[in-house]
Amino acid sequence: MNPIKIKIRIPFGDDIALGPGKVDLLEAIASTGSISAAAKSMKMSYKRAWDLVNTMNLSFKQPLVITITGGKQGGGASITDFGLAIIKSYREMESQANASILDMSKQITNQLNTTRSG
Amino acid sequence: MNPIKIKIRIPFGDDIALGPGKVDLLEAIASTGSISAAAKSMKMSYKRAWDLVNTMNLSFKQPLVITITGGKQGGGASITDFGLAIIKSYREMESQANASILDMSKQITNQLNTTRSG
DNA sequence: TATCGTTATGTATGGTTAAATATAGCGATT
DNA sequence: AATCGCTATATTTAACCATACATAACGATA
Repeated sequence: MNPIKIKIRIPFGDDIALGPGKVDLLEAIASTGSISAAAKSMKMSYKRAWDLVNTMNLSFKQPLVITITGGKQGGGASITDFGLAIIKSYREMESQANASILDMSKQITNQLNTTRSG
Repeated sequence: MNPIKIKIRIPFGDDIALGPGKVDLLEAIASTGSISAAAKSMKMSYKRAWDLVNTMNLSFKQPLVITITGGKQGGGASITDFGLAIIKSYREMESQANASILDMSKQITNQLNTTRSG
């Protein structure tokens, strides 16, 4: 187990186009089929989830999430092929970055105290 | 230029033993010789800087920063050899992680909008 | 046309985090 | 012993951000 956490964020102007939380959310939307269900599963407010989705869609050339309102189930959301490709690339980057520092990170964590503070 | 920013954080219990801001602070202390001067150069309050230093020193087996109070200049702070080694390792990890994702990150940033929002 | 669950936003509230403020101690130098 | 700039730390104040709340629209279905 490697306690060091690498976080990759893709800035876009003043805000962040993509980051750990947003990718988690995309995957939750993919598996639930709606923003609200994804938000609930991640214990986050619907508004926050919607804001994150909105930021992503505005940041990229193509939307990652498409939504429909109304209808028999009241609406829903799904991930575009483009969005799926972005998710895949991001996860690959994550694992690659983590693998690249595995050895060094162990050396540093070995220098941490054994008696944890918190 | 690679706009993607990788941030490496080393958790320790409830707080973070080392992260981007803390390492920047260590380097500022090394070049200024005091916590207060380092804080000023980073436009951060002395208290915040001191808290960060305190967290680091409590997290690791050995202190990264040693301070003296009183004396001709009123006191000061310096980085231990141990601290210098930690800084070096952290910076190496950073550049290594960034290098490992360079190609992929370009592919993703190419998908960002040209017209920035903020 | 009334209902239902979801998207779509604005507004307000509350809690956490950072900053500002305050005070004390230190010790070489003068 | 008086001074000076820094460390050390508690307390108060302010800023920020996430959350909650509130409301409207949407459209298939019954």
